[in-house]
Amino acid sequence: MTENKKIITEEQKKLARYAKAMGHPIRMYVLNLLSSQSCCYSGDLTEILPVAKSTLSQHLKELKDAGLIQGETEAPRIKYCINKTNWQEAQYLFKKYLKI
Amino acid sequence: MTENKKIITEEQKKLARYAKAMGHPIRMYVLNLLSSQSCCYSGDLTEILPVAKSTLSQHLKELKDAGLIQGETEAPRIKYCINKTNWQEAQYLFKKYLKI
DNA sequence: GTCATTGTTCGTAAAATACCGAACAAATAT
DNA sequence: ATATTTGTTCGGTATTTTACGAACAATGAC
Repeated sequence: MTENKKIITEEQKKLARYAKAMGHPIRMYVLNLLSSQSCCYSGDLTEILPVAKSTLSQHLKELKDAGLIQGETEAPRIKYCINKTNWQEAQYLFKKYLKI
Repeated sequence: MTENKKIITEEQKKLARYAKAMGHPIRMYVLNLLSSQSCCYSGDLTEILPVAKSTLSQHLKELKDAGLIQGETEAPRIKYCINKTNWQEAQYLFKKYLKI
């Protein structure tokens, strides 16, 4: 087949990717926190959230990989913030597809 | 521990549940379709989408389990529609948490 | 240097997800 | 009654996700 049936759009894939990253209570909590306040340190989260620090680290990595947050070294800690560009894109896509 | 630290709210859990259901391109496609037009039959989707009908059936089941769509028997076919109540809740929650 | 702090990575295990084809059920049509 | 249509369920497999503790790096403090 030379022609490529693109039934599912790139936007839908992108949105699904963001949605997937948001699809866990802990990650949702972190996103909610970071979109409310400016930033936070993962140490703070470790104390509050009911998971091992290694597990939290994995969740943060997923949010990073999805592009929703970013971490900045502030030795010996790491400061996490929202990735504004991608967050705005996610906002736009959700808005568009949820018809909000 | 008698006291229960509820760090993660029920709303956040609910939103994560919806987001998880949206976290796959095929499910995103179906949701987008059903929120645009009124309804569709899964047979139509089977023809369009690049997955086996059994796989599609599973995806539809997940959307159903998450409460985002509902199926109505119209023998021998099944008509799928958006679950308006929960869809509205999802819209509300995304709007609130994404600050759209 | 040594110690403490912070967070990632590693190794492992259990559960969930994604996918397929085949078998099955339910209803209509012949 | 038999065949056809439609979609789910079953059995199986591969991959991904979630979770933990222990080990490891990197930095700052003493």
